[in-house]
Amino acid sequence: MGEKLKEQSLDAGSNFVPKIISDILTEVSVIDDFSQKLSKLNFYVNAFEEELKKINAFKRELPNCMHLLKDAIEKLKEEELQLKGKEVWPVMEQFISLKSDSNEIGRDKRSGDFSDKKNWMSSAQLWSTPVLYENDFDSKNQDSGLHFRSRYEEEGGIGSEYQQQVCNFGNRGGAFVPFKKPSGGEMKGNNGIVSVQDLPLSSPVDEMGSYDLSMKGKCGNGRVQQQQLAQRKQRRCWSPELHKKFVNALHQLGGAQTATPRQIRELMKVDGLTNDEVKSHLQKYRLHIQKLPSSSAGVSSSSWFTQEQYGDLSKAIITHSGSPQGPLNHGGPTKGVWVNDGDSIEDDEDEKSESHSKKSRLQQPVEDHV
DNA sequence: ATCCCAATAT
DNA sequence: AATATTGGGA
Repeated sequence: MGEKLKEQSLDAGSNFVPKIISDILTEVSVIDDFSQKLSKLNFYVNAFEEELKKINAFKRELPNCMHLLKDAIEKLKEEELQLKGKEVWPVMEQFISLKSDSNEIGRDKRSGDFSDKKNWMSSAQLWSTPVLYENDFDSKNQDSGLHFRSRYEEEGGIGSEYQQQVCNFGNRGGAFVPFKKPSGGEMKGNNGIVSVQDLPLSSPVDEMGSYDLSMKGKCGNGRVQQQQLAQRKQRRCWSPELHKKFVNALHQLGGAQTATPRQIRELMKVDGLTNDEVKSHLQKYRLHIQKLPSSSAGVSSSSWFTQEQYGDLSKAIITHSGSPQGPLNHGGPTKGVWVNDGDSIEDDEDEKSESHSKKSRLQQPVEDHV
């Protein structure tokens, strides 16, 4: 009897265990399924968040745009009123001519509006840029930040271009000036050459674009001046930090007159900085301290390269109210570059002025050309 | 930034 | 002697 019972229970147990296992398996599969769904959901949520970010980016610019749009419309109305009496409106004509047909007078407002809108739509850049920024931000790495910045530097920021256009519009009602992209290739592509070397302290600037534009007016002789602009070396950006390092090294080496470019460079320990760059900077520095021997009193604003270098940049950045703008290294334009370096004037070698005998700078022009 | 030159090192 | 590197200056 006892045995039989035992068998039974054993039997039951042996049945029970598989059942449990199968149950568990079922549960597991359910859970698995669930987790799969969860991950999918997660994915969607992420995607959604991405979109939300973009939307926010748009939203930031929205008030601005509305404002400007309003201005534009008001301007239009104003002009309409002004020209109401006259039979033709040269202004309108001009920019209606962009469209194929010439509209009749009666529907002026509508057509104006339409044209306006159309133009706005066509200026997709206005919108695309912030988005671009977002993207850069996502794949955050120092470089991309820099690129973003430099782009702004060259373009003067969205705002400025934007306003410029509005200006054109409101101003004399001339034909709309279509956006012209600075044409400069994307920094990313361009930068391949420099790559790693170029570290944080430099801020690559795409010279092509601005150069072209500025050159356009100048070269009347038809001669193309841009030499091998394509492969030109990146301009070294002497950020306040960088300059500070420079001055620091300078002091350690006993003043501007005694320190040599190479020593300075080594002391600065800045990756990617070349002797020539330091040399050039040193040269300017020497000139500067020679010019105003007691710069210590100059407080903040007395810096040679500050203004022109950072004026634009700061403006461009500020224009963008919302932009987080990477901290990076640029050092705000706010900080005076020279500020505390006033003491840098090592008077010791100042008065020296050398015998200048060095070399009489004969420098024969090498008249070898026939 | 680039060019030229002189001094110096290899 | 030829060449490379470096600093100074323009």
